[in-house]
Amino acid sequence: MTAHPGFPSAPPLTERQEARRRRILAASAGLARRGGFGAVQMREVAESADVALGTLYRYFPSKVHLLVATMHDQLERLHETLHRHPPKEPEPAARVAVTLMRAFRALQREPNLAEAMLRAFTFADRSAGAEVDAVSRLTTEIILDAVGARGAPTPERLSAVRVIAHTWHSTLIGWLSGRISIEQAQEDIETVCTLITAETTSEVRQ
Amino acid sequence: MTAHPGFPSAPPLTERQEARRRRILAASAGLARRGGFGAVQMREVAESADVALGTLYRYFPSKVHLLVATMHDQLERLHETLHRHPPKEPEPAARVAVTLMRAFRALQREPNLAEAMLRAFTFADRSAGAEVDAVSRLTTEIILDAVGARGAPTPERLSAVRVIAHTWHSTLIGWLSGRISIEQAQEDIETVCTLITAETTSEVRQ
DNA sequence: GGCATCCTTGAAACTTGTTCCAGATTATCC
DNA sequence: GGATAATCTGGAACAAGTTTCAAGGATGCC
Repeated sequence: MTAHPGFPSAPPLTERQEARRRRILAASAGLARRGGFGAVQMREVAESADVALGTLYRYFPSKVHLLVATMHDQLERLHETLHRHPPKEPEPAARVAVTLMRAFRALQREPNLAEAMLRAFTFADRSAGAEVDAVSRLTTEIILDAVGARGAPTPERLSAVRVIAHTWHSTLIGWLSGRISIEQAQEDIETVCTLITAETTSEVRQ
Repeated sequence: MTAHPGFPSAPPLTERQEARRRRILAASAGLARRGGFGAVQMREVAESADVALGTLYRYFPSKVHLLVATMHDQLERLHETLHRHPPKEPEPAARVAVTLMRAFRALQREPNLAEAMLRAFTFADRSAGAEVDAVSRLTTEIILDAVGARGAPTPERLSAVRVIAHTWHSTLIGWLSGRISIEQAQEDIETVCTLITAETTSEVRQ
């Protein structure tokens, strides 16, 4: 119905609106850093961003939308950092594993923020589909950058990348909720990254 | 603090309490089948199970606890069914893939129930750790049964099984929220199942 | 049976996400 | 610069998860 500002295909967004959106995302990330998912309370976000509650909801129609957008924002920063310092391992699988572990460590430094973003991401339903897709695409892109292949990836490779992304999210969640150790997480990420080398899907089919 | 009835290490549970617990789980599954996560409202569960709200909370300290317990309950049924009709493929990886796709189809028949259980499972935080662990163990057991190896599994194999479980959950969620197609889900599950055959983790390490 | 303890009930209260609205502010177009 | 539409504000209201509590029931122990 409403053309919420804040995502593709929306009308241009004036400067003040752009600034508001920034303030909101900053407030969201700030509160998340302090106390995780639970601490990101919509009233607090609004107050902290110096915006009325109704306005907050016009920009981000739910808490999940807000946190997924926050995740997208943070991932973009990560993506840039990775561009500036790409992994140097010779094997593609190793580059992916190293990239993901580097991201993992970055999130370890702000576990509350990570928890808030990931809980929202995995909890999101259809209504946040567009935002979730944007995050998925960005994640895929980051992994494909690490693989470093030249042309368009094969369907097998895309499937492998999806599985890797799933695993990354799951291990992160598992670690954040204390269910698996960092060693286990690292092991699982390395395990799943071998799919990049292998990619022998078809023999199992049917 | 309180020894909530309903999970291991709790005092025996009288017959009427056992019956209450059953009624609650049945009410939860019933409401979930109708309308998914959102339709499982605690007041409705209580009324439908003919139990006071306070009692419901004594048995299951939150909606997430309740739905994860419901998931455990349903998985136990699946496990039994699989025991009665085990997969017959010659390759272990194929047996795992077939088992998971069979489970997938079972859940397809009750997408709302699946959505409710899985959203709760992935949304769960530390406080529901015990319940989540129970579900994870059961899932691992189901996959290991499908692999069908005799002795204790190697750490590599356990890691592969964890990754497979992660992928299964993620694809399920992705399918439920319309983000990936059934074909994609099947493809990803087959992709990840090749890890059972491969298991060449170590070369990527560091 | 009587007593102590724990469990269940019913109902109200509290919390936080979400919606709604009337009036003030800002942006756009002439 | 003024008319018009879109946006923003402050605040009330609603919804559903969760907590709390007093009073009534069940259980187990003597």
